[in-house]
Amino acid sequence: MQVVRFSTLRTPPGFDLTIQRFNGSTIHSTVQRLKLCPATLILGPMSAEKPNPERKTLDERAKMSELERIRHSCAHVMATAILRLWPEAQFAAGPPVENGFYYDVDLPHRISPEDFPKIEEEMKKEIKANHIFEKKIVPREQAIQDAQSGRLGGLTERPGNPSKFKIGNLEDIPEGEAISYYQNGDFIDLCAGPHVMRTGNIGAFKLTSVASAYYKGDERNPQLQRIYGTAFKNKTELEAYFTMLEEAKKRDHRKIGQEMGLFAIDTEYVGPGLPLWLPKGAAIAEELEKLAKETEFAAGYRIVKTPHIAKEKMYLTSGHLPILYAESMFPPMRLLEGDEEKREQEAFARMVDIRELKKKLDENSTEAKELEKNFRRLISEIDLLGTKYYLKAMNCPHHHRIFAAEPRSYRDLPLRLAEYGTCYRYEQSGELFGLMRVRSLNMNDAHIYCTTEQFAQEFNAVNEMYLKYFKIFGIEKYVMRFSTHDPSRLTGDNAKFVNEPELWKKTEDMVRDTLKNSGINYVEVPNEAAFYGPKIDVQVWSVIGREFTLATNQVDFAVPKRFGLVYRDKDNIDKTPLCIHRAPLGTHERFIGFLIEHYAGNFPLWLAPEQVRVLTIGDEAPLVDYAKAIVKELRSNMVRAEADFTTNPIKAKIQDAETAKVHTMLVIGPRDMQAGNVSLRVHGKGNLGAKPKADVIAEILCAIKERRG
RNA sequence: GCCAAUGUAGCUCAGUGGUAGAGCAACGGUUUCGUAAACCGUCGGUCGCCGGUUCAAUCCCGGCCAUUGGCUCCA
Repeated sequence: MQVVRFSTLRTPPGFDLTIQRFNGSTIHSTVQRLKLCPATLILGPMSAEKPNPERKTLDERAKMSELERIRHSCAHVMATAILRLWPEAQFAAGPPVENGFYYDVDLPHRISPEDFPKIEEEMKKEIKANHIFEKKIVPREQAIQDAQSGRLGGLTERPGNPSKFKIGNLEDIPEGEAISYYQNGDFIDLCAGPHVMRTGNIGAFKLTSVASAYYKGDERNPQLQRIYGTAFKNKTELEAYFTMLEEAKKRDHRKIGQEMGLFAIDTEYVGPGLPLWLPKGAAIAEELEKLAKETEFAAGYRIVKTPHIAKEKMYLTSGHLPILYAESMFPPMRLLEGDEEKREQEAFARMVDIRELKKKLDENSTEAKELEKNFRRLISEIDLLGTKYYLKAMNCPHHHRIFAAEPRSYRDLPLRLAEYGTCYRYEQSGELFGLMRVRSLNMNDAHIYCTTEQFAQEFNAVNEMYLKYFKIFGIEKYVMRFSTHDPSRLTGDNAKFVNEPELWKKTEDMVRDTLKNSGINYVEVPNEAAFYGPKIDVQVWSVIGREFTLATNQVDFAVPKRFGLVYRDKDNIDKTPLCIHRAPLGTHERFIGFLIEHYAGNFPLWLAPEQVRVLTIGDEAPLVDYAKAIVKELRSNMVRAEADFTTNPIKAKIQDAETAKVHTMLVIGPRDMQAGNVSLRVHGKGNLGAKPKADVIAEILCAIKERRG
C-alpha cells in the first residue's frame, strides 16, 4: 500500500498544495502507475496499521518542502504565542496544509479574529527572538510523564492540566518508532518535525481564520478551535497569495451566478438549498441535457420518466430506510385513509390530556412515568397511521420497478434506463454551498442492468463517456477515486455495507481489472463504497479549493436482488442482473456550478446563456429593421440571441454586453447595413471587423453545432 | 447537525443610542453616437425576524432564521 499525495490542483503555479486527507481518509492505492492527471505525486510507504489520517509517516515528513517546514514551524510559533496569552491552552495537532497551516487548540476563551493582532504580535516576538528548533529523542515513558505534567504543548509544566490530546497523539505513534520533541524557547511540543532551523527563518505569516474541528476528525471527540494561518518565505509571496485569493473569489460561482443572472436562492419563500434556475442558467442546463441525450441515445440508452415520490415500502425494500439513508431524505408526508384521520385526532386529544395531567405530578412518580409511557405509545401509534410517501432522493428504486414492470430475457440486457429528473436530499444545513451542494438535484441519471459477462464493457463505456464529456469541457484537473468496502463493517453495530463478502470481492476485482485494463488512472479508497457496491467518483475542486464529486459510476449487486429483479437466461434459469448507477455529469447544479468557475463565466458559444447580442449604432428605423431580421433568423435557428436597439452610445452598449459576458456581439451601423455586413465582436477578443452577414450567421450555427470550445 | 463570524436599497458597500447615505442597476427625459461607461432627473430601505434593556434601538443584550469560513457528511 502507498500513500498518495499530490499537488497543484487548483492553485496557481508556485503554490504547493498538499492533500493529506480525502474525505476523511488517507488516499491509498495499490497501483504503481500513479500518474494522476495532471497532479504531481509524491509516494511514500505506509505503516501496516490502520492509519490515523491526521498522521504523516516519517518518510512523508522527510520529504516536506521548505515551504511546508516554514508553515509547520509557524504553527509551533503560533502555539507559543497563544500560550503566552492563555497559558492553560491545550494543543492537539498542528500540521501544514494546502495553503498554510493550522493548530487545533482547546481553550475556554473563544478565539476570534479580533484576537489575531495580539497573537500575531506575540508571534513576531518569538520570530524576532530567533530561537532554534531543537530536536530531542525521548523514551516513551518520559513522553507520557511530560504529557501528564502538562509540559507537552506548553511553556512550562502545568500541574492539574495534563496535555490530554498529546497523550492521545502518543498512542498513535507505533511501538519502535522514535518519539521526538521540538523545542523553541520555552515551548516544547511532541512533534516528528521537520522544522526550519530557527524561528527567524519564518519569512512572512498571517493568521487567516478560526474554525472548529473534532479531535482526530471524529465527531464523537471533543470539538477544538482550529486556528488557520499561512506563511511564506517572504512578504512578496505572502501578498501574492492574498492577491490570488482575491482573484479566485471573483470567479466563485455564487458571485458570477448572481452577476450573470443564472440562478437565485430564495431562502425565504422556497428554501435553503433549493435554487431557482433563472432563464439564463436554465439555458445552460438545457444544453447539458441536450448533450447527454444525444450521447446516451447513440449509446443505446432509453429515456424513462418517474414520479417524484414513492411509498415507504420502496425505500424499505431498497434498504435506504429505515436507517441507512433516512437522515438524507426529507421527512415523509402521510396520507390518512378511512377512519385514520379520526383516530389520529383522538390520539392527539389524548396526548394533550396526558400532558395536562403530567404537569400536576412529580416527574419521578410512578404515575408520571406511566403517563410518559402512554404518551410515547400514542406517538408510535400515530406514526403507524396512514401511508407514508417520500420524496425520492435517488431514481434507482423507481427504475428497478420499471425493470420489474415487464418480464425480462437475457436478450433485453443490457437495459439502459436514463432519466432527467429531480431528486431531493435533505443535506445538513451546514453543508449547503451555492450550487455545489443543494437539496434539489437535477440529475443526468441512468441505471444499466446487465449480466456479469457484460459488466466490464458497460462499466468501461461509462468511464469513456466521462472522458468524452471532460474533453468537450476541457476539464483536465480531476482525480478518479475507486471506493471499496471495509470487510469489518459488513455486520455488527457499525455495519455500513450489505453482508455479501463474496460479491464484494468479485465486483471490486471486476472494477479494478476494468480500470487497469482500460489504463485509467485512479486512486483506491477503502471504506468509501456505497452500501450496495463499489464505485468510482470523479473528484474536482471548486475555485476556493473545496473538493467535490462531479461524476459517479457505481456498481450495485445488492439492491436488484432485494427487489427480486430477474431475467430469464439462456439456460432457462432466472438470474439477478447487476446494476450500474451512473451520472457522468453528476447533477446539473454541481456541474454548472463547477463550469461557471471553470470558465469564470466566459462560456463557450454553445453553452453561453446569451450567445449573441445584436447592437445597433443609433435607433434609426431602417437600421433597426435590418438588425431585427438578423435576430429573427438566429432565433429561428435556436440561437439565444438578444437585441439592444436603445439610443445609448455604442460604447455603452458594448460595455453592457461585455459585462454580461455575451459571447458574440454583432455591431450594426449604417455602413454595415449598406454592405450587407455585420461587425463581429467576440467577448474577450475584441472587434474582429465587418463580415458578410450570411457568413457570420453560418459560422455561428456551425460553431454551436460542433460545440467548439 | 456542530464551532465561529456576518446580515443596512436589486447589487457593491459607508454610517450612527435621537427612526439612514454613496456608486452601479431600474425608471423618465435629453442625446443619434462606429467597438468596454454621454448628460439630467426620479424611484427605491420596518437597517434579516422576534423579544428585552432604554425616554428613545438599525446600533446594546437574548432567541430564531439565513449566509460565510471550517468540522462531520455527500452528487
